[in-house]
Amino acid sequence: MERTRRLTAKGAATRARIVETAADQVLARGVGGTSLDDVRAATRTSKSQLFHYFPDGKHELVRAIVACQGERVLDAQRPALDALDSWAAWAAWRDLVIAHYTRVDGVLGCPIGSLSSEVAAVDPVLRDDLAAYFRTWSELLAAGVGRMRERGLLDDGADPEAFATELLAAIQGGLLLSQTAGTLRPLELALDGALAHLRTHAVM
Amino acid sequence: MERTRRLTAKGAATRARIVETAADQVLARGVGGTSLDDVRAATRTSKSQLFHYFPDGKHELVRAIVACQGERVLDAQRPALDALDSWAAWAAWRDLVIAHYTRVDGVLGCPIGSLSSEVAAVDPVLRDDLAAYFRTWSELLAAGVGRMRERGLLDDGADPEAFATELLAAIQGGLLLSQTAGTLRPLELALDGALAHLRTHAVM
DNA sequence: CTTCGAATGGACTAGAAGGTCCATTTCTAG
DNA sequence: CTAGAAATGGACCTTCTAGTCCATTCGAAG
Repeated sequence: MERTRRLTAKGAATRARIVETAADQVLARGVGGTSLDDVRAATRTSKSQLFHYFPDGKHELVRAIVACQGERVLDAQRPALDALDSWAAWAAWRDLVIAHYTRVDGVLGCPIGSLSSEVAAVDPVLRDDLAAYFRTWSELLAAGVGRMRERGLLDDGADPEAFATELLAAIQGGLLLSQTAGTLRPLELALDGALAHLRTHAVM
Repeated sequence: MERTRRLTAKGAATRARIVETAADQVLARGVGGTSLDDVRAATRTSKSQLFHYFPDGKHELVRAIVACQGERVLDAQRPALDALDSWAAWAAWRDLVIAHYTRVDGVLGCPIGSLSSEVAAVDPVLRDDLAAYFRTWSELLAAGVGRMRERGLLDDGADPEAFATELLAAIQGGLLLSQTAGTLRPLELALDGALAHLRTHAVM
């Protein structure tokens, strides 16, 4: 199938505007709470444009949103996430994560975590897309743990894969509790707890 | 307002059947993925019955489902959760939690966790209901940590509230990752990680 | 300048979903 | 036994929503 339709600069800009605006709406109100008419209104586009850029309709748009949010989440941590090789770097990453979720006035969940829990049970394709982002994220954390071991800052008991999962789960679970409780405290407690656990493997 | 309508035994049974069946459907397909017609079909009831027992419509039904799932989740752990006063008890609780999510063939999220992430951002009333269940759950865990300290099994560095949040977040985050990945492994890693952290505060 | 495909506007459709209404049956209390 | 309330059945209405279609405008290349 002809996947790459020719897009002019204007067209690409419109497509990007749709995805990014829709991503924000979905983050705030969920996939089910966001209709194509909502997207159309917020992006000042017409119905035909939505289907022009996303021929498979809402499903394809949501898939693009997943990709957008996946990139956003990783990009937001990118500098710090790639350089986890000292305790100071872990502390910086921790602060970056907390700060990232503080910036918005209303407390909300993780862009891809919320998407995942709403969509994973229903749509296998999107579930796989989301699983891939989680895997990337987890691998970056595991690489950080691995670097700490290589440098002799962590003992051999610190399994990279296990700690990566523990840290990622702490963020996701912490954000879920934070979203429900209306305060960032749970996220802070959960993430700091997981990091404290990591620190118990520190080599003095 | 006349909140307590008189329900006959038959009526109460029908109402319970609706709530419990609908709770299962919502768990499998989400709130947005479950229509009143789906519920009607699965419970062999009529539209008028749904609105007879839940005058405020879907919103009221979902609220009843939240209560149902909240009870279910706590009940599933109840014996072990109330008796967290030894390391063996923690291990038993851990196994109970894992076993509880193993029983179903398809891997799914936490009944109230999934509900929360779908509904918390949109409906303040339901969000508060869910927050209350999380709080109860967290308090039971904190009480367990407290008992361990009283018995001299944990040192004073083990903050009950912080560990309760860390454990709960590990379960919620672990389940989210498990649901997405299609295996229980993330839940096991996250929960075991949090428990390992707790054990670093053990008094020998 | 013309031409053709991309970009856009917007009316329209089919169906799903929540919710209303009323008739009928069943149960319970006196 | 009977009156009134509860329980039930199901048609019907309204609104929302994904998706279709065609006409029009815009823009780049020859």
